[in-house]
Amino acid sequence: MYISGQMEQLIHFINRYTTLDKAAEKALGEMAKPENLQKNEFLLKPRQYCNKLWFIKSGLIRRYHVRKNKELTIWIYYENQWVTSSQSFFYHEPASEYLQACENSELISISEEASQALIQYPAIQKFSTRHLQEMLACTEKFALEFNPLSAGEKYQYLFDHAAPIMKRAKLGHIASLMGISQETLSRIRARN
Amino acid sequence: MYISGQMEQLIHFINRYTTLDKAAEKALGEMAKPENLQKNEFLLKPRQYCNKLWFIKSGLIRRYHVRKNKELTIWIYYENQWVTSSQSFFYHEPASEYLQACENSELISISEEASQALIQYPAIQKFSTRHLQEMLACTEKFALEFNPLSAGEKYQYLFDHAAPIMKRAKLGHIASLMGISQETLSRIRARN
DNA sequence: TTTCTTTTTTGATATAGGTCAAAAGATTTT
DNA sequence: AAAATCTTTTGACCTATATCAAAAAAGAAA
Repeated sequence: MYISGQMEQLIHFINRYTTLDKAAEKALGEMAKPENLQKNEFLLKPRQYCNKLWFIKSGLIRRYHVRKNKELTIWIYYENQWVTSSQSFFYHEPASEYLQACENSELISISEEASQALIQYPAIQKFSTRHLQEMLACTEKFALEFNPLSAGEKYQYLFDHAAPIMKRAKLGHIASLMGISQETLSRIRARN
Repeated sequence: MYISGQMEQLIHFINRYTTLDKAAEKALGEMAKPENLQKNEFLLKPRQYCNKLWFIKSGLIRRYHVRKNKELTIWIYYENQWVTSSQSFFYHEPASEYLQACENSELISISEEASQALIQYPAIQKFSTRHLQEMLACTEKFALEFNPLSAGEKYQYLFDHAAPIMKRAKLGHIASLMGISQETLSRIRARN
């Protein structure tokens, strides 16, 4: 079926948390929209309202802030991850970050209204809560484990836990995600 | 009313997110249990299953891991905050962290079963989702803003955003929360 | 109070990683 | 293919913070 082909990957993702009934699956197929992005295009800029969530079918999306003329990368999201500006999406405030494609990317977007409607389906409600819990636990775990590491250990950690970033993102972006300078990252690569 | 007196502070906290109806309030009063802790007592140790959430009425609870014989403090929670081991509570896995009282503390505990039951009340469901969203957004924001700072700036940041910790926790605990050595923290204090 | 234990401060020294500058290498545009 | 731009590497030097060790101060126990 046409729509189902577009949504297959997303439905598969959700089914790892809970089983979607046919009604929920149909609603999802109707409310979620494919969205394609060229390399370097922006999904979001500061001061805009982020009223969507995106599921990444393929590609790489970098989420970053600018402070004192420095880019601080929060995360680089890749296939089968969700991306949004949590603060803007949940609180209906203007965003303070950028979302930019590092590669041509295929996304599926879910608008604020769609998410409100979809959450009426108990299976989707359940998925949503579980996923939020997972995000919180992972964010805490990452912050705890990653920050105390030395630059070299951080490099290894990201290879072990987020290989697509290390293989496909560019050096400067990875360095800013790691919280170190480009030069230091380049030296780590040279000696490994 | 007796129970309501115990729960007043918690109900007030929840009402900042959504309005609790009488039925939900009553259920909460029945299912939530007061729990008092002496200074230095443990609420949780690694390998235990954390099957409760706690709301802090008063006191200070430190959440920390031990890695390579070093204590890494995740956070020090104080009055009107919730504390648990997210990973253990949400996933029913053994915890990997400690929860320890830094002061005599008055808590309200909500068991796993109680939380399942309470979430059937739409107002509480709504609160729970909003609170999870807030936790996620705050955890991300904190990690982003805090980590790139110098030791001196971190000190100021925590004073601005979490004064009770800085005023009441001990130096070593604050230093490990900041990810710096005790000596450095002591020197920062000396020069301020 | 005196003693014992824990916590904080101070000093001396070492080092990981930052910054600045320039060269080398890739990639894109003309 | 040449020119222009962007990205990564390399070198020299510097600084913030770690570590180790010991003294001082504060708090708890006798």
